[in-house]
Amino acid sequence: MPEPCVVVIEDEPQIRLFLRAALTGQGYRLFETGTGEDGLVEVASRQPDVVIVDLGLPDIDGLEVIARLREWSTVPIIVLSARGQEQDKIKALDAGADDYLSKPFGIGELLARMRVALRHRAHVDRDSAESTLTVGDLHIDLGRRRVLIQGAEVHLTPIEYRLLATLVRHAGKVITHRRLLHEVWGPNAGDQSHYLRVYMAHLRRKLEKDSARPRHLVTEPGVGYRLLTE
Amino acid sequence: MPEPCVVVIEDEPQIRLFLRAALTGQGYRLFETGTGEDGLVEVASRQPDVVIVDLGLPDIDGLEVIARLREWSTVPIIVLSARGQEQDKIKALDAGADDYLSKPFGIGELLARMRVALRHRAHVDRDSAESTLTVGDLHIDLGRRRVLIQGAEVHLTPIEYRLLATLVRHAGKVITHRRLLHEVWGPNAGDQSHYLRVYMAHLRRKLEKDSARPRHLVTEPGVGYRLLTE
DNA sequence: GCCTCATGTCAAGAAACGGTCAAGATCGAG
DNA sequence: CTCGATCTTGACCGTTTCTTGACATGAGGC
Repeated sequence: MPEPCVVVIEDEPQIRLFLRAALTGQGYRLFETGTGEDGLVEVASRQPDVVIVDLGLPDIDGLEVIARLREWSTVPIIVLSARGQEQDKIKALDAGADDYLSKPFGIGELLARMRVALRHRAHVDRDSAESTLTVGDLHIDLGRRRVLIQGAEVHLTPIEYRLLATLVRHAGKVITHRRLLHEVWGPNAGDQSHYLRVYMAHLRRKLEKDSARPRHLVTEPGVGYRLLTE
Repeated sequence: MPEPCVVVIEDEPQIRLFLRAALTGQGYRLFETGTGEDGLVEVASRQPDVVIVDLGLPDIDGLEVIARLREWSTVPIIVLSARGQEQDKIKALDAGADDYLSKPFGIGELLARMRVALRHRAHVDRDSAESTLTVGDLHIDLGRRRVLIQGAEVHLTPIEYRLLATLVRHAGKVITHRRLLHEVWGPNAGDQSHYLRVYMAHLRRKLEKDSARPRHLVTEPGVGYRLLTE
């Protein structure tokens, strides 16, 4: 995940300063607003990975900010509040917040709870995201562990698949014999590059029309192999 | 969601009493254990909707309980702890916990945070898996815990059902032997892939017309099994 | 042309893997 | 306690997959 994005809705300048220092230091992309109304707009336009909101805002009640966010967004919401009463926490959490920290809080704890929130989001995303590659008539779906050639499923043995998957993960780039052996046969494979020749032959027989003139799995003599991406 | 199920891993009798009163009063189905090892087994067998774990257990460190749960389960974990140091919180959250309450805590807050956890789970479940799946003549209703083949109900034993349910939850994708064993037999199953063979045979006999040529439950040699969705 | 090195092809034995059956062991209900 | 259902475990067998060796091919240097 490149640079998770955070919207902070907080009016106290001191806390904003504090958050800005901590969060940018951790590599977060940070957007700040001082009012609830602005905050709602900011979340809508930035589509952040997590929202931090103070309950004591000058314009709208923090609880209402949460409720209005929840009408259309499932972004994780972490509440900061000067009030530590149990009733306040319950109301905020039931309004749709995911976590609640009473001031004063440690920055380490906030960061840890943000990591929890990001983990949740990542989890939801992972299932929907698919890592798949299509090159000409060859289609590889790493998520489902399937390989299609001209729409027909090809059965690969575990080693064949691991070899192909390694090439796919570095598609377009050369991978050395050494590296392939290491990733497919494990660290004790040494320099048995014989294995590679045998299995590249297997893959070509299954995936290439003319295995003497490979269009996908090409040899880089003396170096390694490469999966062409065009 | 009918009667959410909670596993409590806690050794202090006083707190157990407290939790029991509060949670059963709210309509939770409650299972308690006093040690980490028992807790892991209990979570595996009960498949709860949320887990509450105390960090100060007599046998294993609470952090390790969390880490070992996270090897195979994504169930929400709420940590209770007598220690309120920031470092403790950070470690537990980074180990995979979803929330952290320092004792003494209010029961209302705990209940609110449990509602948050259940909300998350409902969300993830809804996204990743329909509660009912129909493929050809096979119909599976996870909500009602019923399996129909050509409209006729099939009786499955608990393990058979859990195995099928795990495959359904990841329908279309390959699930490794290791993962299936973890999710069905619990964390101590090791690599007894023998179990899998026996039970896949049972399922096929009940669900496939020709168990030698399965149309739903297919083997991915050397890797795992897959429930076909087409 | 001929030699050599890196690579590709083929096939056979060995090893691992998965499917099946059935005999104990265990558990829970009556 | 007894019975039946369910789970665990062991043995067996056929098949797939991996490893290994022998040999073929082909490009580049002499």
